[in-house]
Amino acid sequence: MGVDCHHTESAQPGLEGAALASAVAAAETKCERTRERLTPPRRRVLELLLEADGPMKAYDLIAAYGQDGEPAKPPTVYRALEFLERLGFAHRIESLNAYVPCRMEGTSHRAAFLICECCGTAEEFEPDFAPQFAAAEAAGYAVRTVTLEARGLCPACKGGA
Amino acid sequence: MGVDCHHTESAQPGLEGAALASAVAAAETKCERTRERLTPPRRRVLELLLEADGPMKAYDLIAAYGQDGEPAKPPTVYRALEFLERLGFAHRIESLNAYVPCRMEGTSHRAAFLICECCGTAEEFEPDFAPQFAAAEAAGYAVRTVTLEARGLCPACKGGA
DNA sequence: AACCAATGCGTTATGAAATAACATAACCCG
DNA sequence: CGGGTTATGTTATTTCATAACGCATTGGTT
Repeated sequence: MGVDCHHTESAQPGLEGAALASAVAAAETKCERTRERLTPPRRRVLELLLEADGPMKAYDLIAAYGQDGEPAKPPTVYRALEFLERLGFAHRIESLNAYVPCRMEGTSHRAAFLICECCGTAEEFEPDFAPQFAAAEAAGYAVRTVTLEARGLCPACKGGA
Repeated sequence: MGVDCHHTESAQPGLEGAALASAVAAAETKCERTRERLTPPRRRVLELLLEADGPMKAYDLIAAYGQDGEPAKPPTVYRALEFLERLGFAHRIESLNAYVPCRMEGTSHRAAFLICECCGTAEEFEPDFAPQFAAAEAAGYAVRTVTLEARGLCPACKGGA
């Protein structure tokens, strides 16, 4: 992954069993409140994101989509991703062309990630863009969304090799 | 462009004539200092970025590459872009799949942009990530690069329609 | 000068990521 | 039930990016 240290895979454990079901249920509930529909493809893609150990590429999702091994058609997944992003259930990581489930509650139009170039994990954190944000608005900009992506090495990969 | 107001094109004027030559010369000088080589393809791509009125897509650069109208081969341009980014002469805007010349002096590993979803301009600004940066390092991360992309409407597009 | 390692380039081909366009189906609401 | 709206299925295509390989140029070394 750019810098090379050779960890097999990521440190970000995916959800399973009850935790997974509960996360999906929470999304369901939120949807109901806003009269949005968590349809089967949307639910399925959300599940895949939640189960994953790290950021998922769109074509990983496409390949993993069918429980029977049948891939999805690209638009199915891209449309679901668009929905999940719109509702704040998922984020796209631009510098990775990949997607993660949102791990911050009450998120809105901002997302920030610490991306490990060794193990590939992407940890979401609460940014506090207040200063930049204010500066932009002062300059006359109407900011709608902000994304921040910091790349480097996570504690585990920094320490080890 | 997502939000629709119908300005023909961007408000970010490209360089030409003496200003262009001088910007290229400055890059040349910087390269010499670090024993890097601003070879013809690299110089050409830098010129194209500097001349442009806004972010350039890779395939725009490919198409515009030859003075005679001959396009470049993709690797030519992608390799040049890699070089220009490495030296801080250009930035990739992830959320646009596009490239801009660096407009901040003495830049390093960080870049921040205000991207207008109407007219397509991308204004670089000085971020001051100190707080986020410090927080990340405190959490044990070794941050190498940071990019921030704020999307919204520029003053011109916000005001008009 | 002759050599050699390192870097960059040209070229062909292919891989990966995302969307256009259009037909069909399900949902909501009056 | 009728009719608008939203979502899906499907085919094809477009857009973005890199692999792989051989040749050329550079710059240092003997």
